[in-house]
Amino acid sequence: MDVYGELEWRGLVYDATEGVRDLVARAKVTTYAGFDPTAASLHVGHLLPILTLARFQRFGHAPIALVGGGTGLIGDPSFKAAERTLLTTEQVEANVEGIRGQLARFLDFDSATAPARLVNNAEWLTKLGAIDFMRDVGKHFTVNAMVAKDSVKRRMESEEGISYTEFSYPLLQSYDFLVLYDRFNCTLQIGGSDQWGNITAGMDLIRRVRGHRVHGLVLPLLMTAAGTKFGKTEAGSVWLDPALTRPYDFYQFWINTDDRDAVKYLRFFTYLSQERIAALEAASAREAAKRHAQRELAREVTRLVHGDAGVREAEAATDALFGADVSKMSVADLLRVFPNVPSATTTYAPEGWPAVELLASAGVTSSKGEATRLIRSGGIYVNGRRLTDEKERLRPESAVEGQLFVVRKGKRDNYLIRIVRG
RNA sequence: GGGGAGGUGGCGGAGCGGUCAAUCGCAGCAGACUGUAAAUCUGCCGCCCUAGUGGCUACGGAGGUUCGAACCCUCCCCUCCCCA
Repeated sequence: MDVYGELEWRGLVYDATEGVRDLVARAKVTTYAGFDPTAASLHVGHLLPILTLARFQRFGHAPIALVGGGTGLIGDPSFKAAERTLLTTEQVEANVEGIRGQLARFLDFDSATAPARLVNNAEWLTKLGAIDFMRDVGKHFTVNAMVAKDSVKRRMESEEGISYTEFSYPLLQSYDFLVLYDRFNCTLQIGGSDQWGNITAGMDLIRRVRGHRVHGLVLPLLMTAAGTKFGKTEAGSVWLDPALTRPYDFYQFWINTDDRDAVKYLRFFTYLSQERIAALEAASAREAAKRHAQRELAREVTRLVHGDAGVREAEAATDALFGADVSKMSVADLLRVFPNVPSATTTYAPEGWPAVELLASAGVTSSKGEATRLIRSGGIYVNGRRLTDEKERLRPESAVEGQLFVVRKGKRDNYLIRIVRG
């Protein structure tokens, strides 16, 4: 099977230009995807294009990951509802540094046959003079065609409109494609389906100025079965940076995947084979309660992003918090979980603490009122025991080995509170 | 330039002098069921506490009328619509 077949069975081909299938079947094609540095870290949504680049590399096609240090200064208007505020140069540079390292983890730069490259378009875009740019690039675009693209149409019709700055974005991305074509003979650009307009713009530019036909392929837009945006939790985006999203939370994000999405995500986000995924699908159908697909998904994706150590950490924490009887665990076992769940300390007091005060001060709840409500509705567990009285005091002797409270809010939010001697 | 409508809790959208911390829907949180899933049902959903016919802060902003204002008046800011 070639890479196109691979992407096809995984459901990753949302749209592609004619001839891509033949092209990748008969030649090694340098392929690129761009990532704009809008934040200091990439998030789970970015995994799709990253892993797709890596899949190309596994089939012998050299991948280029482009960090948009230049385009990030402008802002992509594609399907965005409103004009965005410009990031400062410093912000963009800091973000570029953050995501460079993350991208590097997924690609092989030492491959003898198809080594990966990491480039930053600030290298050429910041040197571009306005007059040269307009003469060499701008002349090849008609405003008529640009305005006709769906990705800018919405903004054209909106009250707020679209600034000339953002309107220029597709030209810069087109120029990127041209530069990569000239330097590395890059002839395929991939991206999310929202990038189709920008990709075809680049193809047109290369056809006009170099007389060559290059290609584009876009990936499906990620939506959950419940119709919500993929990759968001109550806490916000699920980041790849372990400092922003702890490995345990990352793992939990995947474990909690809707049944209806689990198999699809195995195809999208793991390197597991077709046979293995089919087996997991069958196992899940047989024993839904065991959630075989979700477990494997969580393990695989956490391994890709946080390595084996991250998986061990996340699974140890998961076992401790969801498996065993907390009250029978040792402090040593629980301490291993510490870096992974929100934790707080409280100063030793022989008479203990009113439960609602401890919950609020430890950050389990945002206010004492909320703590009271949660206890009344039965949503708070301390060391595995449900609290039933909001006036209850928690006493040090009821802590695990006199040192720790494991507090659970609802079904899955865990917190540790350690008692320290003041 | 002329005329009209409106700005209410995360969003949508009621209320139009007291009983309004504000109907309702969505989102969110918890509970029940189950499986750390979905759906469904139930409860909660401004903050604080000594938990009460309690306190504080809130209905674009600033003043005013009134015993009492989200609701009335004045000015200001902002949005939308129609006519030119």
